[in-house]
Parts: sequence; C-alpha cells; structure tokens
Amino acid sequence: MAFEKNKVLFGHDATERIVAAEFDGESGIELLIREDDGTTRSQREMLRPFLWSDSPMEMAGVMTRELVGDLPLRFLVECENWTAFTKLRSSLRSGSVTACSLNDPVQQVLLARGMTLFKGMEFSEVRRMQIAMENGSVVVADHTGWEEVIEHDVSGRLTEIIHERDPDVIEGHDLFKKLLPAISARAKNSKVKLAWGRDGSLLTSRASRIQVAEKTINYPKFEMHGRHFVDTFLLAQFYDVSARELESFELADVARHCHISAKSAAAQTRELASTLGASYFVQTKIFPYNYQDVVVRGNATKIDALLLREYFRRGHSIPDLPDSRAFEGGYTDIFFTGVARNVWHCDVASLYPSVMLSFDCFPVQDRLQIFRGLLTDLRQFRLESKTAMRNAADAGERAGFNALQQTFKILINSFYGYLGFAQAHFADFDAAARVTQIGRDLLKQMVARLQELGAKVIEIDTDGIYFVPPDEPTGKLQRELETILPSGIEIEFDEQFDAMFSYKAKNYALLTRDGELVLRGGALKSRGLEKFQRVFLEQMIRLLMQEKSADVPKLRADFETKIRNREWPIEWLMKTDTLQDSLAQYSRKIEASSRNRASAYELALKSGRNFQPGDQVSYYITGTKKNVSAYENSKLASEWNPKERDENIEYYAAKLNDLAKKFQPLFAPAKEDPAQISLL
DNA sequence: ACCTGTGGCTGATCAC
DNA sequence: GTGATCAGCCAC
Repeated sequence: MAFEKNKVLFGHDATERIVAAEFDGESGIELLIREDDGTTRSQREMLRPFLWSDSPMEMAGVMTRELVGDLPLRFLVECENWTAFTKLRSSLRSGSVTACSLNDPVQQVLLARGMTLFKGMEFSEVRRMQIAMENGSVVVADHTGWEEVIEHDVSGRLTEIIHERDPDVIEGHDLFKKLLPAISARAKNSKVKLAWGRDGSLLTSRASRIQVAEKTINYPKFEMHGRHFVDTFLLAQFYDVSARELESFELADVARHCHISAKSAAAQTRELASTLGASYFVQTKIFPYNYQDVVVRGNATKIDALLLREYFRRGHSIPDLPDSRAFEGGYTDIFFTGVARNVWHCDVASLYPSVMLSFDCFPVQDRLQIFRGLLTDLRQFRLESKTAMRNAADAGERAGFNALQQTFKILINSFYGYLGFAQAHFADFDAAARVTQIGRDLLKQMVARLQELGAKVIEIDTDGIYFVPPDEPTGKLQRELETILPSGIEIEFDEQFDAMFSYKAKNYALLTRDGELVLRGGALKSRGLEKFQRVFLEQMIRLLMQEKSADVPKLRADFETKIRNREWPIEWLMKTDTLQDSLAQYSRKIEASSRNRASAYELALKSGRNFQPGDQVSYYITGTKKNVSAYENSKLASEWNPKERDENIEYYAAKLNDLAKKFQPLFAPAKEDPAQISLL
C-alpha cells in the first residue's frame, strides 16, 4: 500500500506483520509476528520506559536527556525497567515537577520505535474467531467458515479450541458485558482455568470505561496475551454516533440494519465485525496501540499519539497540557417554519478542515508543523483512495480501499475536535475558536448572497443551507455563490427536494424526489420518544407534505382508539432510557437533591438486578389518571402482562393529543402571517 | 481509567 | 401554572 510510505502517519519502523505486542512486566516486549506459512513467531524487544518532564531527574536506574526546542517539557527521562519507571512516577506525584507519561508499556514501545501492528497485511490474513450464544448454547466459528456448537464443558472446550485454531482476534456481540462474564462464571463453577493467552496465560479482566459521544459505558475490559478482543456491540455504538438510525443494539437488529444476510449469530457477528471493524484494522497500521485498544480509544487521543510519536523521534520538546476554555461553535439559524416546496440544499465541502488549511488554523505550539502536514496528506490520501475504490478490480479490493477512505475521513474530521480537546498536548483553543468564527462568517455571507439573488433561506446549520431557489434559478446561482468565497472553500449544491417541513432549529423533514421521507432532529425522531409517537409523527408529517393535512384528525382519532382499546403491544407504548450514572451515583445525587428522580433508575433499583451505566431500561406508565408522576407509576416493560393490561390509557391518549396539538398551527398557518404562507 | 467539539430541543421534576 | 434545571438525545 503506497500510503504506508508516509512515515509520520504509519510510523518509521518497517517491521511487517506484527499481530500483537505484549509486555513482560519488566523491560521486555514480545512481538508476535505472522510468518508466511501462517505460523506465529515471537520476537523480543527491549523497552526503556520513558517520560517527558520540565526538569532533569536524578535517581537510580534513571537517565535524563535534554531535547531540542523551547517547549516546556524539554527533558526525556528514560528508566532501566518498569519498576524504576513506576518509582519515578510516584515520586513525581508529590513534587513540583511537570511531567507527561504514557501508562501503557506497549504504547510506549510502539511509539518510541515507530512500530505498528498489521503493516503489510490484508484484513483477510487476520485469524478471527467468533463466539456467540444461540438457543442457550455457545457457538464458536472462525474466518474460514468453520463452526462448532459446544454443548458440554463450555469453558474447557473453548480453551482447547482457541489453542487448536490459534486466533489473533476473538470477536463477539456484547463480549465484554455478557459473553465473557458468563463464560468466566461457568469456568469458575467447573474449576476450569481460562488459559486463552498465546503463552498459555490466563484471561484477565479489570473495570474500564469508554466514551461514546454523550454516553459513558462501563465494562469489564478482558485481555489475553497475544490476542485481541473485539466487541461488535461497542462497534455498533460507535457506528451509531454518526448514523443515529439503529433501532436497538441487539445483534439481530444491527445485522439487519447492515444488510447482513447470515443466519447464525456467529456468522452475523463475523460479518458485522468486518463491516464495522474494517476501519479499525487500517487504524491499527497507523496508531501505536494494540488492535484491541485502537477500537476503544478516542480519535483525538489517537491523533495526539501521532504528534507525540514524531516529536519523540525528532528529539523535540513537547508542550504541557493547555488551559482549557469554552469557545463558540457553529452558526445555526432558522428563517421559516412550515412546509416549503422545491427545496435545495448546498453546503461547504468539509468546512472545518478547509478553513484550517486555508486560514492557517493550526496548533501554535506545533513547531514541527506535524498537524498541518498530516491534515494535508490525509486529504490527498482520501481523494486517492476514493479514486482507487472506484477503479477496483473486484469486491475485495474495493472493500479494502473503502476502509482506507473511511479511515482517512474519520481522521480528517477529528482534527478540528483535537484543537479544542483539553487532554491533547498540542490543543489550541484560540485556533479552534478561529475555525468556528471563520465558519460562521462564511455561512452568513452565503446566506446574504442567496437572499440577494432572490432565494428564500429556510434553515442553516454550521456548514449547510436549505433554501427555495429564486423563481427563475439560473445556472449561475452556484457560480454567484462561489465568487464570494475565498480560495480553498468549495461549495456543493448536492440535493433537491420536493418538500421540506421546517419545524425548529436542527429539526426538519425532507421529502425526496423519490418520495422518501427523511426526518432529522430530536423533536421528530428521538429514541427517547415512544414508538407510537414516532410513528404518528412520521405519518402526520407525510400527510402534511403531501398536502393531505385534512386527513390528520382521522389519523389522530385512529391512534387514540388503538390506545383506548389496548390494541398495541407494549413495544409501541414503552420508553427506553439509557442509564448514564451508576445506580449508586444516582442514589447519591438524589440524596443530595442534585438531580430529580427518574423512572428508569427507580425501576432499575427496584429490580435488584445489577444495572450498569450504558444499560437500557424499557418501561411504561401505569395508573388511571392522565396526570401521574412517572417515576411513581411505572413498570418494566418485561413485567407487562398482555392478559392483564395495566398501561395508563388516559396518560398515553393525553400524550398523543399534546403531540397533535403542538403541530396543529403548522398545518393551517394563520393567513395574517405572510412569512408563514409565502412559500406554500 | 477514560475522555474530539458546540448548539438545540424535549420531557420530567421541583421550587415558587 | 410557570419557570428553572437536569438529563437525554440529536445535528453537524
């Protein structure tokens, strides 16, 4: 792969086919390297644990070296072994020395040497195994299509299989929170040791957490020597941050969404891991982390590792963590609410990366200009990999280039976030603020120009504008807009719609030329809404956009009848919330009156089950009065009894009516409001 | 032990 | 009833 020649991105060390890197606890790192015959060879490397500091260190087993440049952390302190390193680090805690260190010895050695895993390998060469539960039995499969149902002595047989088939990666859906704890529990019961490591060592686990957008998920992080765990449940969580369209995170639902036709759970897991995981395979060739860690680390953290790696290689001093501050974001505005016909959309192509490059918004402390160089190269690489994807000879090659261009896109889009990330060494809040300021100014200029040209602007969010073109839209519209934009800022007139229902900022519906309805925004499609509300909204908006708003009262009446006659299954009425806090945290906050009570937590507490942050709780409202406090009148959906239905029909009917009422003014806009009707 | 950002809407609860 | 606040989810 030609891109691998870029050493700042892929690291300067050329060692190929490393499938795992493990620390021996003192001063050695074991690299596991895939041979051409498929076997795995072990190679030892020395680790000299290091940290950066603002002053030289004097201590037994420790050596200090001065770095070039004028940045605050200008000493590199190297230790003989991990014991000396730990001692040094704890001595620093009490003193006044400012230092920066990487906690993970594998990350240290990969960063210091410029090594990464999987270089020179294709995804298909990784030995992948899947574990799944099917009809109460554990099923194991692997990348060759082999599959075995384990009926007896699950933990013993699994351990045997792992050594026979010797996978690099073990994949599973909800591996960390469900499968591995269950397997561990069985092993404990039957007194079997889970010796899954390549060196025969045991499986280990410790509490860990990951951040997925606004959610923090706690999970037991399982690890084994020489192999990686990949949990497709977590991959689905990451995927949905941008897609926001998964019905649930269950294996079957995610597989269906990803058009996976495989029947067995193990095969679904395997295909899901390929579909959602291909980019992480590419990222592993780039970042100084084990494959398992590349999946769970955040993008800005990984970009930081690239900068630190290059500064380390060049023997250059590094900045201390910045003082964080708040800064303004994108420009959002709405000029019209209601239904508009013939709506166009235009946006600035990758606004923030373009602004950064065209207006020199880079980290002020990045003396070596690594950030600029990486962003420039990644843009070029993305273009090249997209072209290569189009010209691919077969599906396999196409998938490979697609994974590449996806990876480059993810990285490019993370560079702006990096500038405003308080834990990034080269973060620069002034630069981040400049990026958004320029972005806001550009959008405002575009809006003004569109209005001058006779377009009716409907809604704007950060980098895109929805508008109704002037009566006689000449082909000049785009060119007119381009003339006011600086070089390097490109505009795309990407789509046209039959109609748009503009509701509130970041909340709208689009009717495509093919008759497809697209909903955007929490008010119209949030998972926090009960299913009957989501379906009602969708059907109502469709009527509205098809000029059939006279049919809305009938739709409302039909829904109310279904509620009152108790015709729907509970899935249509229940609400599903994701627990953010642990139950203990929740109780503490309630105790301290720092938050309000909420049904999901109250039910989780009452259930006695061990709910964790990130777990979902589905519940419905009981009682007979319309106005009830939810947390005192709710039951878990799993406790709902279809033979003795006790959902609160007055409560749900009132919710439906409130919803219909809220949108009423928008189907029959007041005649005296010309702004509302001008576009109809 | 872990972490990319800001802006915006809604429902539930609670103090007034 | 009303407004403030929090939590949750979504757009970009």
